[in-house]
Amino acid sequence: MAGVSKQTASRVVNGSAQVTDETRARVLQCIEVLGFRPSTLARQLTAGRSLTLGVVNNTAVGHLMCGDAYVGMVRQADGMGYALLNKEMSDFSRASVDAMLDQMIERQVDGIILAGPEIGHSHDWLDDYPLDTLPMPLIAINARPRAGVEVVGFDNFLAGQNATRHLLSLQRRRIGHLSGPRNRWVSQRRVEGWLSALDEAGLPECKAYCVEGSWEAESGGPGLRRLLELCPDLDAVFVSSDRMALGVLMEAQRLGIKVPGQLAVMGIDNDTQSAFFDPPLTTMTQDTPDMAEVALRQLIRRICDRHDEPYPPGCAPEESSMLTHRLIARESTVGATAA
Amino acid sequence: MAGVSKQTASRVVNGSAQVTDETRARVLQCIEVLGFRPSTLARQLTAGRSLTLGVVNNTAVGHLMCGDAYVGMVRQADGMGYALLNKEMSDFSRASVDAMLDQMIERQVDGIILAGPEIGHSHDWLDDYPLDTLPMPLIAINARPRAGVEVVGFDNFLAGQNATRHLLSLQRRRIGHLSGPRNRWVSQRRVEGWLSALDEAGLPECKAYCVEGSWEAESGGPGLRRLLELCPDLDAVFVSSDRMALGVLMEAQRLGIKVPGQLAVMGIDNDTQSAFFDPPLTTMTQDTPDMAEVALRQLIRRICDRHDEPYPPGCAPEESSMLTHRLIARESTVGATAA
DNA sequence: CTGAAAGCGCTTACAG
DNA sequence: CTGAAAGCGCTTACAG
Repeated sequence: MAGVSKQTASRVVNGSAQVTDETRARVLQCIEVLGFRPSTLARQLTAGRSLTLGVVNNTAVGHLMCGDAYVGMVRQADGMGYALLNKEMSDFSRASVDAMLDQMIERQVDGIILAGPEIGHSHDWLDDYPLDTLPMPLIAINARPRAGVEVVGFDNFLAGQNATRHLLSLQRRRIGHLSGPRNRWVSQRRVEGWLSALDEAGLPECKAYCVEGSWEAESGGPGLRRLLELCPDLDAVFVSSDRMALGVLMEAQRLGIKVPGQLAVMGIDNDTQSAFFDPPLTTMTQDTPDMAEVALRQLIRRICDRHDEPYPPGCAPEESSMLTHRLIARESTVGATAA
Repeated sequence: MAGVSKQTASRVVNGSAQVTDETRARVLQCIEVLGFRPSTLARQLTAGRSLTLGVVNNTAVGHLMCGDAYVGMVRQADGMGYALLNKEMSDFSRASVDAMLDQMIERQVDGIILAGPEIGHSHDWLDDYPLDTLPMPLIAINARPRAGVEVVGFDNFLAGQNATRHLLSLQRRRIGHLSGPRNRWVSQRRVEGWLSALDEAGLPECKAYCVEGSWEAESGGPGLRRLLELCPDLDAVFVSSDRMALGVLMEAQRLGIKVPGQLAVMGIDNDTQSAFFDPPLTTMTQDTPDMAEVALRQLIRRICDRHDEPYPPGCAPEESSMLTHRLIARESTVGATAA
């Protein structure tokens, strides 16, 4: 070492108190001159922690971990000194899952976030995989509840319920639902929420007015037509994504159906475009950046648990892992200016 | 070691030929039994390479590195054994840039992708930063050309030119342009391409019909109104994003302007929704997953260059770093069924 | 308050 | 074909 020793240098870098001011100054100067940067790699080796978190995505069109949500996660991780190792998977066969887990283990990831989304049987390996054998904790986002698996996510049942209640509060009584794909956990829960609100309101006859969509705009038009076949005087439709709601609005326009006059339409997602649909779309926002951050903090707490360490600042208290959508009422249901 | 030695084990793991079949078998068995996984960390330490690439995003609404593009990048990296370290930045002050670079150095990243987008002066630090001092190569995506900086990206000039040529080929003669924010390099190039196609066609009077938008749907309506003030009998508008084009279409409908009969409208981006606008939107697609992959391969080539290594399979020949948009003609300009 | 030793889990020469 | 040694750049006890 250029001046003193070596473990002294280490002490200075790590801000240990056991150093004379004079020595510290000398070392710091050398560090400055040499442009020295501690090697995270070596540090990780000795510490037995990689300061890296694995993020497993289920690659699908418009998946959740895009955009805002992902940015939130990166930010949160970055702020706590963690890097993220992304893995894109579309096939969740046992072999793929094992390969993924192998990679996570080899890279010595400190924890894993199964970001999802859960599609069909994609997450079923969680049922019989011995998660407790994994050298690191795992947290799933928006997944179906399973014994032994910690999940952070939105309460989609409540979302469906509240969306429907909103339509009910506007005196709608023939409320249909255009759902997302039925093999998606979130879709199912929203359907169940819608059904439960119908029960609450004593409108069991509406339960038949349910059509499955694809999440995408293209399924909106056909979806609305199918719903109208099921119930010609439908007066409201709760659509499970803003993109499909766009399709619904356009089809309504084509059919000469006034929104919200004859038909109230609402979506879920709060896409940036939704406020500029014609009419502006009532929707429910999921604060996905929030969710990503909550998931990350939860994971970090579990990591600390394993190492018997206290939670770092920012992860201080345990927080709820069940998040809530927020209603954004716009003209497609409340019809302020439009008719 | 459970059986033989240690560097022998290393040889087996790395598939060196210098081992008896018998010994190899024995070692492999032990590996199996113990569930042994080589530590990438330690390997990285000795190799002096982290097998990690830094990705710097300029955090902005709807930025390029979302969705498809990012998935393409992760896939490509994953396939070559590289992990990605993401960094989200919104402030590109000298201090932030230095902090980012410090982090990249400390994590011993093997190369950096400046994913952009370039907004205003965000990338100006490249002008005077001594890039050659960096211990790793850097590649910028869709950035303004700069001496000493390697860039991979789309030819937005050509995109503007070809979009305009498409409209010209449909006998449009009063072609306006709704651009993205002027402080964005891609916007500027598209404007220039549009201008150049107008020159080609001998329509200099159109050059005045240019309005600046925000990229978002909300600027489409006002944009169209401004353009109509500039040229009441406008017969075509080249819009620099599909989202703004949605705004334009809706405003046209509101104003009773027939698309494409009276006004041909085209966008850029090929958003999933665009095919379901009313009418379906002609647009230009950027194959961003492609771009991300090209950028990644380019970076890996540069890394190999520094280490005097041959390019790995898949990165074999040098490839062009200037990509081209592809026109997708739909009814908003060619008006197959609509009128 | 500071230094000499041993080790994190691998790998690369160098000897047998 | 296989093993003993030294080192990657740090850190954690243990001595002075």
